Amino acid sequence: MGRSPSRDEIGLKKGPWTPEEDQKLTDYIHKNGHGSWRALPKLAGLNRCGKSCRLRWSNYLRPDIKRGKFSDDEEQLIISLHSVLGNKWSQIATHLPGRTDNEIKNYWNTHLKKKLLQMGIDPVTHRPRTDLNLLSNLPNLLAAANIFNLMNPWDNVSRLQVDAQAQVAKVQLLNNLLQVISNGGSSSLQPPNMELLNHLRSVPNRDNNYLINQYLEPNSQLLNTLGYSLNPSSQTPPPYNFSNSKYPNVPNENENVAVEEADNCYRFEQGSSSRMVSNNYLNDNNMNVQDYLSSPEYIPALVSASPERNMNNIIKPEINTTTNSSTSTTFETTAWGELNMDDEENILSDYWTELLE
DNA sequence: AAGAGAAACAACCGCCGGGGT
DNA sequence: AACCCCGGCGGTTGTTTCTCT
Repeated sequence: MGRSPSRDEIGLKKGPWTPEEDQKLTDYIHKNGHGSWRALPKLAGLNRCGKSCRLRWSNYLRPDIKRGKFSDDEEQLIISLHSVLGNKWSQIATHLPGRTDNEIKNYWNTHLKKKLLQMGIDPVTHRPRTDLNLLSNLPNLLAAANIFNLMNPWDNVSRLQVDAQAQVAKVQLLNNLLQVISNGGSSSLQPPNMELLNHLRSVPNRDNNYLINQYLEPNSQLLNTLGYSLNPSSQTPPPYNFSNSKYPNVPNENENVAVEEADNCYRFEQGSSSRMVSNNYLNDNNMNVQDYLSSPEYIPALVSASPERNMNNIIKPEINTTTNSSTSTTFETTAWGELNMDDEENILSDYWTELLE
């Protein structure tokens, strides 16, 4: 049972504000400040409750409110902050000047949540999802990459971006699958496709390194007990080298992780990826920053938080394919790319799906 | 062009905590 | 300690706008 409206609140107007009401409220606050919100409506000549006035002012009329589309940086920041603070919209809003908690909350619920889900990231935990939805999404992403490559053979920049998305999607899927493995596999399962796993070793980049370090190495014993073995010739991949990168938009990828303290948080940055963790978390787990960086908890962001940005920023390049093509590792020339769509689907439907089940 | 459904946004609701009495 | 008031917060709903068929 909720609180019944007080005597004063009966008969007050609700719903959307009219321009006249906005004007009255704005004029009054400019002249007198808001003072007691409860007393304000009468003084300002408004047939509204104080709470409604307060919300209208703080969420819409306040002069320092920034309106309009959220920038990519703001988007990234919201995601990072949310991974640390959860649904603490007011706290998140303090880091975004001019944005209200309500606006951020709405933006999260209508845009960012979906975006993360599409990227295979659980918007609550900010970790890769382990459900099967990704399995159904992956073929579409891969198909998109293939179709794009076929349709736009001249567009190396775009192809790189699409390739990168497909590659990242695959890595994420594998990430999920490996999590399933590491969470306790059943010996009745068929062994995983070790060619795929070993492929990670043959294509050195940050994401693959991460998967290897996080899952393959720590779980090699587990895999052995399950009757699987890693390719004995595999070696720890060489350090990530940006000059071979598939992620042309990520600068300084081989830079050391930068750490900065902000409020009670640390921000871990690697190229355009960032992740935040609270001091409390480190304290609770008796870790310092170095411990955290080398711990299984540290997961570099696998993808840009703004896939649309990459897609929207596609620019048809000058007819000069020499520079881009020489450094690209396009989809069809990778070991992954050697799998055609039928192969991918077979793996997904026949083997990995069964593995997950 | 029109209708349906989805998406986006503004506003409301109920609860909670802090401060005052 | 108990109560009340106020402001703030997060979840949810209602309305408007957009997109698709």
